[in-house]
Amino acid sequence: MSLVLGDKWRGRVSQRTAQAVRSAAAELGYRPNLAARNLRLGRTRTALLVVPALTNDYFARVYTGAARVAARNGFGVVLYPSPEGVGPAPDPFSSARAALDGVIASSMAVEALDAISGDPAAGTAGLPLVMLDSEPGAAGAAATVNLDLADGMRQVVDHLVALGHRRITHIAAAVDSWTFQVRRDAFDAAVRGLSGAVGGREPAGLSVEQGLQAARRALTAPGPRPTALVCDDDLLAAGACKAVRRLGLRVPEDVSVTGFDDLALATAVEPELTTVRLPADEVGARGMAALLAALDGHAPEPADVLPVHLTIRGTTTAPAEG
Amino acid sequence: MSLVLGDKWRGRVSQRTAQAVRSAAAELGYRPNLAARNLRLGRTRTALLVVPALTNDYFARVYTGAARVAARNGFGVVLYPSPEGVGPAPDPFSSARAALDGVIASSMAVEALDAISGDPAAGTAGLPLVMLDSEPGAAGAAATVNLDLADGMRQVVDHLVALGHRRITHIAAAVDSWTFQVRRDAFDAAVRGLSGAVGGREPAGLSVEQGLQAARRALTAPGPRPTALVCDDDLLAAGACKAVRRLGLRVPEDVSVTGFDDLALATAVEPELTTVRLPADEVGARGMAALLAALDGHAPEPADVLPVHLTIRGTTTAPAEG
DNA sequence: ACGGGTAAGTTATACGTAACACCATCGAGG
DNA sequence: CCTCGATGGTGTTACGTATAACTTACCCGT
Repeated sequence: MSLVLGDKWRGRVSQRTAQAVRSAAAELGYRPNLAARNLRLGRTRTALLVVPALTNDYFARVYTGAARVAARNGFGVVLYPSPEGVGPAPDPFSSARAALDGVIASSMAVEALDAISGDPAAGTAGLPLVMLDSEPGAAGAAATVNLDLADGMRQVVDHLVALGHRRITHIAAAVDSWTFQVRRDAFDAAVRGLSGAVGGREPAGLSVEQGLQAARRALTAPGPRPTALVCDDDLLAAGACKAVRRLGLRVPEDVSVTGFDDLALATAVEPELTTVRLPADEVGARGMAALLAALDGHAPEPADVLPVHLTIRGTTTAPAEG
Repeated sequence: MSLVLGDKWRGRVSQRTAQAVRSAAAELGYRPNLAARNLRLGRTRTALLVVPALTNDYFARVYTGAARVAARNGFGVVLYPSPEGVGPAPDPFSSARAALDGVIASSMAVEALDAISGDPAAGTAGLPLVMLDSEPGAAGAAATVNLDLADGMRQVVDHLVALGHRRITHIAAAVDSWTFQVRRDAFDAAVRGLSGAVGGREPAGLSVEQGLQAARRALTAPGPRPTALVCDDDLLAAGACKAVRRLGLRVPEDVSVTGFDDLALATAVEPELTTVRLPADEVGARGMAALLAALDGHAPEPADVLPVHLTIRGTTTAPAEG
């Protein structure tokens, strides 16, 4: 309607008419039909965010950041997958109810992304794609947004080494995602360069319970006990702390523990977790910004890397003598 | 297209033609245009979920449950508000990008709901509305889905009283939401009926830090010290545990602590929290089911109340003598 | 005074789908 | 043999918006 025109075409409609239309619209409770508008314009101002699970606070924060800048630009965000999992939806058109203008995907949900890319009903084919936490130069991605996890891991190891730790074990998430591969490589590199340092690794899932079990294995393995456990995320770290105590040891006096993420959990446990704070909402925000730029035709910088900071709290200290 | 017709009008199109259309569609990569379909049908198979913040695990789980049954029925779920907060969106049409078929709202986000109801651009006026965690019979709601929080609180107090506690303080969320009012009333009722029991109350926000401060106030107030702290959610409980220890006391030997929700956090802290498990995903799922029923014309049962269960873990024990 | 140019207003069309009405064909029964 | 019914296929229309194209009115300059 001319109301919309009135917003931009100041020269096409008189002030008086615009005012009249406005008041009439208000009176009748007129509301534009989104479906019709989308059909006419051929775009929906809606982006799809592909993440593994919102119940992981990290991804909830990614969503929050993405939704914030989306809203600021008149965009909406819908989520995939439905927590059903990745399987085909019962109704072939249900995978993404809204037509989409673009896609933002976390590398931790690549299976989901593959699923919807392969699903002709999902309608993501040929859409601008921004990858989060993903190898720069990923195929098909217009841009990537990353965290400098290698630097984060380096900060962690440097911190522990500076405290005097030498026997350090990496409680590694056994998840086939680039972000964890980076942690593994960075840990190895940091430990390799140090004289007298011993780095071990214990694979685990991504939960408190898995962290507990992996840490128990690491601490009860034959040979000298590690004095520090570097965990791939805060859930694992919380589990590791529990394992330490169940073995009758103390955190951090006997074993130091570090995490990644800085979830709410990190300050809820005691002692509070020393962890690498990941600006998750910033990842989401940058991802959405990059997508918007791509949609506007501006080429976004193809690879954005965000700095991370080690937050030193209560779970790290110098190792006991011996 | 006839493909779609073929799905339901078996008598209208021959097997041969249906097959031909199908293969042609597959070959050309045909995908129906959602916007056009929505326009034609006048519905979008999309529901709006109004919650305060996804970074609270409770609401992430509500979303998960709602999205699960939505997906199963070919529906989508979009979230409001954008984390901007509740203020008017820069673009008057951006509040909800998708046209909506219905709304599910948590009573903890009533301000947001008021905002979008009052916002003519949001387009929720006259839409079927399901309220979660809300007073049964709420105005304008086709149905409500609730947790039996009164019973949960009763279970908590009964558990503590059975252990021998008499001086029990309620660390209450000072949030103007029905769900917390219920907890307050139930706590008062449970304590009132007991001879010799003393119930106090200390208001707090909804964070670990606020729980810590409220618990510190409760424990350092003049008069006999409470032996148990009943917290309105797990974040407050985690904070309360920290307060107890900072005062040189032990959990649970000196002070027992309970929470509500059973977040991931509950089993990450030590000792693990005794808490009332709230089936958040079930709340979301029932809410969506009720909305779907309302959209189908079936009147859903107006008020659904889900049972809750006290999960006894490590933060409660009998009080020390004295 | 007349024409050209600009500002304002009006009309027409297309977007892609679903539903309905209409048409063609064929078989069976009167 | 003709008609009626059933079955399969085709054509048309409307959903509500945005915009281009067209029309009208007015002002000003020559």
